[in-house]
Amino acid sequence: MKDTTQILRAKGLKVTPQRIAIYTMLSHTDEHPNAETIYRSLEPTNPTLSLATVYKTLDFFKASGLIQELNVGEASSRYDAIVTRHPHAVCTCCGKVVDLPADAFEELRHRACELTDFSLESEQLIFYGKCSKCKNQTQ
Amino acid sequence: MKDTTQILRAKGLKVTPQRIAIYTMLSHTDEHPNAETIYRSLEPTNPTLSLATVYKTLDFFKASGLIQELNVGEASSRYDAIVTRHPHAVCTCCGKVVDLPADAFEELRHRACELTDFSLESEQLIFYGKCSKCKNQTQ
DNA sequence: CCTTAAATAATAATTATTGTTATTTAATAA
DNA sequence: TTATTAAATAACAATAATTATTATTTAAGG
Repeated sequence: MKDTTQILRAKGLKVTPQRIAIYTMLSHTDEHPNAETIYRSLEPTNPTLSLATVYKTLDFFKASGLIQELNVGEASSRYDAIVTRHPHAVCTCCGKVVDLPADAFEELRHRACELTDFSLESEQLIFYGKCSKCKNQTQ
Repeated sequence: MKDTTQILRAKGLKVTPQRIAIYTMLSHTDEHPNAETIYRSLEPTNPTLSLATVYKTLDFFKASGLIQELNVGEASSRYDAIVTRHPHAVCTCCGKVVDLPADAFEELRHRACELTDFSLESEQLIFYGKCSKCKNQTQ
């Protein structure tokens, strides 16, 4: 895995401890955390970090294409350091969000293009259901 | 088109002028309005209507399966009286949201089922791009 | 009509997010 | 290495969408 400092610098972003902490954290989890969760997980080791900085930093990262924002219908946005377009599955029971392989839906985009007169740029594909754990617990 | 009163009654919902107004409005538009927009469009003819009632009514309708909530990444939710699962295209320029035919993505669901151990219940497929009007204006 | 449970209006409260500003700091040049 | 400066941060205020509260009103059934 490439060094966070290099990655930030490559995007022309000023390298700060806060940015390093946030990007490193995001790129090491598959939990798709929201701003609050990121903040709480970094607070212990970065006692002066403020939530507003987390929000602003995430905005910067998104604008630079370093991360993507995820809107799965919850009150707050989630974030993903994997920026290749890929679908997500959301557990309606425990809220877990998992990645689905991107290549599985390649031709879907072409289909969508045929169906509208839009010039499509991106998509958000979210599937809702019960994860294996919740599925078994309720039954 | 079936009478709104019948539709509400069939779902076991108490029939009130507010509910009639909101459902009738929603089922006659393809604009996918949010709560605020619904409220403002009904205010002139329903002067005592309150925004909180719009929100609560939309919740009731959603819970009864009369409408669906749409989350296209904006701050506020949009609503759609068409409850058959279908994808949407969102213009990143003017914010317009249009429906895509549902049947075009039938096998997509099967694909998604194969890819996870989730038991899938629904999905939200949103495509982002520029609508034909915006596409031509900027270029 | 009467009764009653449920819906509404008005408004307060909450929550996620964004704006403001004084202070600090990373990057660059001297 | 140090000085300069534009940008980032922390702290906190403000905003906007949504939800909660409560007194009042009303639809539905008897």
